[in-house]
Amino acid sequence: MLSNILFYSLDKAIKQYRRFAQANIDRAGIAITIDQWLVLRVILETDDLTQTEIGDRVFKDQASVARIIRLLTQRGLLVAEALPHDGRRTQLRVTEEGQRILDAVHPIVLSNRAVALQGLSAADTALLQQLLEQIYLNCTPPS
Amino acid sequence: MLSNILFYSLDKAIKQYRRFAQANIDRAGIAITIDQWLVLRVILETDDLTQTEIGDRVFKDQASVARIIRLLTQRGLLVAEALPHDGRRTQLRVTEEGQRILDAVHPIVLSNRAVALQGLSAADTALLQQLLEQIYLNCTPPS
DNA sequence: GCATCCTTCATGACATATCATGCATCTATT
DNA sequence: AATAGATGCATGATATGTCATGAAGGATGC
Repeated sequence: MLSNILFYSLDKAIKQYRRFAQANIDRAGIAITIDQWLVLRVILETDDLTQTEIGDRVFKDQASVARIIRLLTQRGLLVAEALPHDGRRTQLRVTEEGQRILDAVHPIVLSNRAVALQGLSAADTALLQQLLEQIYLNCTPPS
Repeated sequence: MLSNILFYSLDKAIKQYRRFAQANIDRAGIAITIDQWLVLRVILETDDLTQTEIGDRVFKDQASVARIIRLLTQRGLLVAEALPHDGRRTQLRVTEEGQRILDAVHPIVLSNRAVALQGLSAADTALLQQLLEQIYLNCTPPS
């Protein structure tokens, strides 16, 4: 039975959480995807990252980050300015509109997490996180 | 910090597991994706399901299942025959080639799971699964 | 028998995931 | 300074996720 396989439960839980979280953002009338929000948030925190570095933080590859940045820029939530000292890179900056969206999404995200974790104690979530980290390490080839 | 957020760890663990599992299938020279394998496996077990029912079992929506079935059919791993009593549906059947691929992937999947779960006790995985199920339920609107 | 509604499936549109590749630029070496 | 290798970014190809819609067949009520 598939339902007895741990990785099926993992996939199921994260997919349902994503649907739930996205639905709540949509319902609030905010036009942004979870993934775009995540990238925008990282850029706000640290604005001198390369696409690869951003990808490492949000666990996406560079190609995905590039496309998300292009969409965020097209939507005016992000601006890219040329960097004088390195012609390959650009300086990313969250616009006021981007900031407004981040502010609007924040309470929704907090609420999403709280609802999703109802009935789980602090010890539960700590253990869960530790086990997930172990699985991650087990699946990561030694570099 | 993103790394302290449970759902980030969840996303990270499942993505890394999928990359790890797909890489091992690729390395064995088997041309199938994890998702295609999953759908093919469900059809082998129960061959009279609608696309929606298959989607429920593998946690995908009907549109994704339709595309995966089309690809599996194009690759000759699946055949679809018209059903006499219901003109909307087709009878799906795994071909010999499809069966051969399922057989070849099976030991790899078992090995993937074993490696990914190294260091986790049976009690750990049972608890993990229970907590994941709770999260799923928390994110599922009452129907 | 017929209209209406439901189900099954296909597909278009858009976003993301992954891999590969191409191009420009930077850095290190000589 | 010239070149080789590394880095940053864009993009094409293919697969999947999600939503919406359309076409066709089936079921029900009248």
